[in-house]
Amino acid sequence: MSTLDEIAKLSGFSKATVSRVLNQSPHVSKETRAKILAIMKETDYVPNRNAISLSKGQTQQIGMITMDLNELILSFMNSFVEISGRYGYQTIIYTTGGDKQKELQAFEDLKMKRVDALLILTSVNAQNVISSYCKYGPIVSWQRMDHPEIPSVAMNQYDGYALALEHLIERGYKRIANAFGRPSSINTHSRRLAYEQIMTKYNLPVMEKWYYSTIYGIRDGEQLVQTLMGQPDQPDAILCANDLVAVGVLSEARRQQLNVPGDLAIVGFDNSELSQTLGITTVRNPIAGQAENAFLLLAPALLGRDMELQPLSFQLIQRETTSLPNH
Amino acid sequence: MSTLDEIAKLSGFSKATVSRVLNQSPHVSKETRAKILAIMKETDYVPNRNAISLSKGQTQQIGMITMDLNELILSFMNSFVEISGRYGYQTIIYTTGGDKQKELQAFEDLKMKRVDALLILTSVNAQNVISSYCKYGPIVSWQRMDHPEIPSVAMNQYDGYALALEHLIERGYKRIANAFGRPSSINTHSRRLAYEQIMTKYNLPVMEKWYYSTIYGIRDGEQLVQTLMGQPDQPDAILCANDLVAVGVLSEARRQQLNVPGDLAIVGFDNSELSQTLGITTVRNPIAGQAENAFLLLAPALLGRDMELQPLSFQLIQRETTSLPNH
DNA sequence: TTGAAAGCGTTACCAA
DNA sequence: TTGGTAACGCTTTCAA
Repeated sequence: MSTLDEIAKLSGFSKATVSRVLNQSPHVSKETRAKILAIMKETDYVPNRNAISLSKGQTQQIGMITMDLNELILSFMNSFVEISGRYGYQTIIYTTGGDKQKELQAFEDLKMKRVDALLILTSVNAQNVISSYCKYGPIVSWQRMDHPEIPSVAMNQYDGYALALEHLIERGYKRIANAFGRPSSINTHSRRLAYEQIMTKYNLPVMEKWYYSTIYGIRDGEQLVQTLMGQPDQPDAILCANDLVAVGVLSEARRQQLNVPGDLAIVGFDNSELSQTLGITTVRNPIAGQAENAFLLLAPALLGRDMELQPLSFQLIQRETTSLPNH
Repeated sequence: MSTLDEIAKLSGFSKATVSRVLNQSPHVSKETRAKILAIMKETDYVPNRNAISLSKGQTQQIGMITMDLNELILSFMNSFVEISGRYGYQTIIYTTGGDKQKELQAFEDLKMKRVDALLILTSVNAQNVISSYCKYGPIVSWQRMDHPEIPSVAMNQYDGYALALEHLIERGYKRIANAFGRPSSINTHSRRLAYEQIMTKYNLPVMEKWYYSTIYGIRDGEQLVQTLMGQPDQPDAILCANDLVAVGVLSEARRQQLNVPGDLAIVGFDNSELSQTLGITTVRNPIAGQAENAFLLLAPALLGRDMELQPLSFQLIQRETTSLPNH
């Protein structure tokens, strides 16, 4: 394991010059550079990252915090990793499993300078706890945060939900049920608002009895259909919190001999791979764009230059679980 | 940002003593320790990881290398992260997307001492390239490697496949088709061997025409059923490369009005969540155990002490896609 | 139990 | 264009 010091001695130049070669400084003569580079090759020299990090005061690492890893989070991460890499940053994942203490570890790592910045995908600690770490480095969030120092790249779910509703209404569905996720979340609130406003706009009844919440996965979707079947009055469309729920709704609807999309239309959310495989109409959530924006928000603090965020929007992906217009 | 040096000055003790407090050395008097600890609290002191890493020559970070992230890999990683954490190691993921150069970055990071050890989940570089990095730190692999210096925690697929075959045969299925994955892989080879030996053992015909390979996902599974339906002679069971394939086979079989498990039995592999949801008989692959063993193999080099590996075995999970004995 | 001082391997400032 | 040298913040002998 050769060090910079050894290279300096072997080449006859100073450590400073060797360092310049390493950092592609223009103030090194061609011959000197060539000579030093040659010796580096020979001795199989590689700079020690820890020394660099200590000296520079930064590690070129960004931490990503999440409770768990699912398809959605993964695609966000993948995009984020990609763009970070382009700017010389590595990423490290903190999976917290929803444990506050474990999550705090990530923030402590920011303080300890193990990472230069933090990306919050999902977090469980109180906002004021988290924001007390802002002084140690830039933090950006996917999940919406109510703190001015922590910008969020979350999209307003209102728009996506409205898109889905208009799609259904246009196709003649009037009795639309909602499968919401976390009842207290801002997303659910936005979606609910969209439902109420859009339905009103088209003079359709706002059916509060068809607000279901805490519907998260396949099982919940299946159960929802069973619940609905047991009732006298039935919806002709179900708008789901995510694609997984839609998968559950679809499979249970088929089991119950319902004709999809004739008797029942189903719309998912996120445009996951599964929705594509099973032909479920869904709303495309521009995850990759949000991930890129997340990095761009970090850029001023990390790279010292502002970068313009790209505008993003939802998009409706029509598949087989909703009919043609005016069915 | 206070430093160890400042704590030393404020407390009136030397840096060495402060360092001892940090590292819970027994050679510090109670009062001294208390005094120093108090000052650390006051000044909101946190040690700088880079300085520690540089000084100690190790980072307490382990890199995990993979081409992509799927459910199986994730559960392996989750377990690995968990056990590593217990011993004070953090993990960092290198997603290579199958790019050799990107993968090499991870190995370079071992050389640069950004990580203390490496876990290979899947890799694309040549074995001799990889093994040239062994001298820079311990490397362990999930994927089977043909290099003595890189131990692998992969299990012999022969045993799992044999388990599935005996299960089918015991239930009266005799015409068993195989949906293999990568034709050249060691796993496929082991599975094929199991098929030939077990079938022979029970005096059943080894049907080479029912060897299908490059069957990886849902789509492939669906297509396989279509292919089989178009042929005069049909199997009464399909043993799948993984659960995803089994999902495809199951859904297409239903679409074709086949009675599962009456007309056709289906067995998956890995015991993924989806197989549970859809009630597919499968072989449980002890992923968590393999992940733990992976860390335990690293332990001698990292912790300086040998740890005993735990013995692992496959297990058959009977669900609704195979019938009761002697159907 | 404590301290002094020499590392660890770079970077970066100031001179030359 | 180059060199000398003080950081960077901690650990680890060796003495006391």
